Amino acid sequence: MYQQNSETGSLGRVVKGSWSDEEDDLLRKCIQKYGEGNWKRVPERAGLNRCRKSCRWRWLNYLKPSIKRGHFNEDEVKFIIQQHKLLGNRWSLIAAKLPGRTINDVKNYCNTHLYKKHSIENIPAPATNTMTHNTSSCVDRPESSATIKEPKWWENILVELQREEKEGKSQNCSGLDFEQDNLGQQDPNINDGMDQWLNSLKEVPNLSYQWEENLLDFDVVNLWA
DNA sequence: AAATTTACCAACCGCCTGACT
DNA sequence: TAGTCAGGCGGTTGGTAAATT
Repeated sequence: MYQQNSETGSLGRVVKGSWSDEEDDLLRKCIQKYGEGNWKRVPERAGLNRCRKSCRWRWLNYLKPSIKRGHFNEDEVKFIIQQHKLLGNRWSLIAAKLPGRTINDVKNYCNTHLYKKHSIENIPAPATNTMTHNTSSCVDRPESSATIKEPKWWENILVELQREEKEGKSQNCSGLDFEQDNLGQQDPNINDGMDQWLNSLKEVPNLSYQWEENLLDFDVVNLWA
């Protein structure tokens, strides 16, 4: 028979692929009962033949009540672009500053939109070629590509940001660019510098809501104060 | 109308890190 | 100190709907 182990839940056979409504329900009830964490035991507790990572991923990216659905608005896109320029592919850090948005959302969004515009707008291309424009389950898929294509307002944002940068007008992230550019050009240990800097960001208690107060007033210089 | 291509998103994989023993 | 394990992250892939030919 199947052997029980921590990765597979009650049976040794791991289920892969799309999550069914029933599985979602089981996982949701399990988390409600036992709370988040201890993912090793979640498959067993929930009665799911999913690996712990799959359970965790499903909860964090789709089932968690705080997740914000739907399109990224202009402010969010602008913020993502700025942060991506600053932080690179550190999706978790970027997503952490966007309340309700998941790492997967941000990552997919950047990967598609920024990558597509890379050749035109000279924006550093992410490593992959996928995107998440909205968060929807595998069953319910409300946004069509046609819907997404129509406005293309995000392209305008990219153009605007680039223009502002050239003109030296980008107040909100000029400081950030300065830090990064200098590190990149002069400091061979750029990653070490960035890591140090990022660690310091974690120490700032109100960073997470600063962008909510005023996205474009995000100023790294003040973080050091 | 059918076939093909493109675009998008959900999901998985593999690696890294930190905690624990 | 080394080994193990769980959590977390970034990269990548596969399936499907939409658009195009």
